[in-house]
Amino acid sequence: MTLTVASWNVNSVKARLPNVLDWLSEAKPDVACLQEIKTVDEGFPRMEIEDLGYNIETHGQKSYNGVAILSKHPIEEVRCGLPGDESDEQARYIEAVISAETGPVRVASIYLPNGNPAPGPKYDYKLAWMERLRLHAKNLLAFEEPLILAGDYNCIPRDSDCWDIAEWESDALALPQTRAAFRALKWLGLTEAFEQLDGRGHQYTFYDYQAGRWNKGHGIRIDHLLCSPQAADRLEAIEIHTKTRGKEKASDHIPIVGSFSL
DNA sequence: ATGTCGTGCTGCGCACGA
Repeated sequence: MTLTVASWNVNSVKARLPNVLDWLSEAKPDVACLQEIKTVDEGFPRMEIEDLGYNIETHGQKSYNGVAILSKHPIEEVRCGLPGDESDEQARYIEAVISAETGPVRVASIYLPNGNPAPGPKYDYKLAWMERLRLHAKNLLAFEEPLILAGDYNCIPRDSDCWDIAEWESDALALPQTRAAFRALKWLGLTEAFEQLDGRGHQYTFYDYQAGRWNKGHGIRIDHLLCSPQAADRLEAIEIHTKTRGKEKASDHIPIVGSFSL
């Protein structure tokens, strides 16, 4: 059996609804982790997406942030919010266990803080959030089960993951501390799916709306799937659905889809 | 390029976040 797990920052699920429905209908991912839904739970276009055969769990918020997990298989054990800071009110993390036909797969939809401007309080929040994610991922890895942490990590892992590092080297998405925190996460034993199976430079998942970045090919790779050993062993393909970025009313992010023999 | 989007109210143009 193949289980496909996708991550897509939709930049408002309501503004993006036709694009989201088109993509779900064509790509038919078994599991889709969405970020920046930009709506409270009650505002999520539930019926339209359920009609395509998806179960839905959301962790929404007014105006900003908000994450969701869509699944063609039953969803269990839902957790909303990243542990480690009771005062954090930003909706950036939802996790659930998917009852796939061959067994349970734990999946998280992650919207990691942008962190700009850096340095500053927003960057401090980003780094603290990444450390909380590391501690939580460490606990999840102890289950020794298939685990996929999918999301917008707001991290450019390598210089070759952007069109011109000179434009990004002092940005919160590429600063050494950001990359170090991302590596620390991987050092727990998580495999980054694209790096493992493809690894080419200049394969982008985000093109800013501004300055004609899409038309110029000026993108960055910041959306990632991090896999536990039990998921990485079953990873068979990774695809970036670049075509979605060229459509009318496109999100600035592009879906990334992993295929697992699970 | 001060370049574009999406949200929500200080609201029909602006501030903010990205």
